Amino acid sequence: MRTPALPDLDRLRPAGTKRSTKRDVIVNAFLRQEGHLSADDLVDLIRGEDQRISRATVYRTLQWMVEAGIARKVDFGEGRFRFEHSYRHPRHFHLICKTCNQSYEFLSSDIEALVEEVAQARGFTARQSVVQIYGTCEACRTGRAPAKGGATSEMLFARDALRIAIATERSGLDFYSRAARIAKDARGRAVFERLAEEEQEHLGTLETRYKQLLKEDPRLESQPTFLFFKGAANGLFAKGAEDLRREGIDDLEALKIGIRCERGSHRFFKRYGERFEDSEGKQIFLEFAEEERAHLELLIREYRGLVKRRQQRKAAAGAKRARTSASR
Amino acid sequence: MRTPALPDLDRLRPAGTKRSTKRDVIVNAFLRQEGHLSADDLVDLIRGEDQRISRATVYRTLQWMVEAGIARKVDFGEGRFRFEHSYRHPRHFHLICKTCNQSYEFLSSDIEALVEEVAQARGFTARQSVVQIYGTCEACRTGRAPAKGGATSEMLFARDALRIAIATERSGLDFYSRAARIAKDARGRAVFERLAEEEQEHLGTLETRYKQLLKEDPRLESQPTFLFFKGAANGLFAKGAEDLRREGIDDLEALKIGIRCERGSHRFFKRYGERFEDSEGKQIFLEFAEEERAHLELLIREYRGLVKRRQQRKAAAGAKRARTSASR
DNA sequence: CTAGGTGCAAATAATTTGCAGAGGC
DNA sequence: GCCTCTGCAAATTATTTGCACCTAG
Repeated sequence: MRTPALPDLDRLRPAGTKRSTKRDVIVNAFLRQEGHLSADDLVDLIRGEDQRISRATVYRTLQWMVEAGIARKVDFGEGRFRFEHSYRHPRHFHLICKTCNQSYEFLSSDIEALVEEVAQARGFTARQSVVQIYGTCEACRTGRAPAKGGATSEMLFARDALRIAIATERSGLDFYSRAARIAKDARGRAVFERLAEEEQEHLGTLETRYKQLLKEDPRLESQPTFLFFKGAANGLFAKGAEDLRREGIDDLEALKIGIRCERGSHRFFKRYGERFEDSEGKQIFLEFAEEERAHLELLIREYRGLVKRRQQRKAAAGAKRARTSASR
Repeated sequence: MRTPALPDLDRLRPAGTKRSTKRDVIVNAFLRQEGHLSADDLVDLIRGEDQRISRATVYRTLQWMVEAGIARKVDFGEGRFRFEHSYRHPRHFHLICKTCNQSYEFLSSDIEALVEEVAQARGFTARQSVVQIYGTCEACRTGRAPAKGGATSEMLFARDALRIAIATERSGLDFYSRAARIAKDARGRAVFERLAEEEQEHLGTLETRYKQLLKEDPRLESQPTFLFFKGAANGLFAKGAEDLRREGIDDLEALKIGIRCERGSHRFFKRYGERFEDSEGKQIFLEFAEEERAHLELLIREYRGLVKRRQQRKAAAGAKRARTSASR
């Protein structure tokens, strides 16, 4: 099992601050812990290591960590703040159990999109949003043991990013294979075939990566969804592949549908990749966005070429007709 | 302009508590104010009326109001709590401006639905959810005067509930008129015509009510959306009316589509009506749900009747055939 | 007359700050 | 040596509580 990447503290240190042993002790104790610590929890932890560190220093260090981007201050309405990791840990929302006071993390692109829409409709520039669901967690309700957390949100995010990418890749493969089958123009068919091949290959890479991730932490597979995103449940090309099933789709239309799909997909992955804090899931999204961009360009080039060739053929036919009628 | 309905304090008073002049002063001062007051804001307000009321009493009364359902405690992450009206004031989410510290209210059925889905997927029993969008409001960003709030959330909620109901009614009218036009069976046609008439009539009632609401407070019309709900933008029957445009829809199928629409619509209005705290918008939703339920029952009765009549006709035809072949 | 309600002052709880001394660069 | 970090104790802020007294039912 992988050790989570630790931040390079020297690099992150805010300008004009210097190293200190005590601070290191506090930061390390914080990073070693998971979940959401209150200042007091942290003081208790520290007390086990160094009796001589004062409460004030813990508060000051907490503030320092927030500035340095190592920690985020969160408010669960308890009348005091808690702190969570923020280094390579995507922003997320919370489920908060009022019974055991545990909190669980999730992310929803769908909710984020709606929140953005509301903000826009109200002329509001959103900088940050908080979504908290208060209630009772499964463990508390059923009395069974808590479902063994274990995996970090960062890993779950990577897992879900990969799952979404794989679903998209699969639907893309389906789309391009079908398009190649129905294409009449030889060049167009070649493009679709090439893209299908690429999707196939990339799908392999993604699946290997997914298996690798699971090997690093086998608990990942059974853990519940972290990133909720309806749009990609069946892959972003699913709608396009569906459209191809209609009667009488010609090459130009197939290209158009492909362009629409790649554009939507590129936009989605880029946008979400950029949104998240530095993390493996973010990387996956951005790489994927890049891939989609390349495909998009290829399709557009091919589309333009096809339109041009059709025009030339038409012009040639016109010229021929003119010659024929002249010679008559 | 209407004075907002004041709670009947005697009725709301929690069991085993008695009337008190001081408490009345505090509660009235709170109710007279709009927006989100901190305990301190309220103390300042009170000081203008009665110097002799202590801070502790204000805190105690605030607690009392929360228990009595007159106020809700909200946390905007400022390190202290604020209080908002809750009597006849629907639960909602917040946009919070970090520049002017003002907060704006909104509600989104869409977000609520997604939140519920997430909770369910995680085996979590949600009791309450918080959605807060932090950022900069339009007034602060553009430097222009704040867009003159004025109308209360309760009124905006009623406005939006009416708008959704009207859109649904309109699409319902469209649906039933079209269904009546294409119906072959005379009885079926009569049912559709009757429903179309009812929709027409009810639409009139709703529109009158809407105009009345605007007359009570003309600012309402220009105010931004409070309740966001995508599904109903074009009315809940829009999809059904669309389906009727397909070729070869017979009466039975039209009835089925109608049943699907009324059921969806009834479920929506009931569900959301029940969710909101007592308020005019809630009333509108619940009345509407009732209406839809009646229609639904009528359609189901008619559907069963039609199926039965067809069976009888088939049986009669079979018997006739049998007689014919026997006599041969 | 008795269970609340109220004022006042003191208690709590989380967090911040002033200041003098310690320590990194 | 300078500037930052640290401990300690005191201050601040929001909220609660103990207690003696007051007042509605």
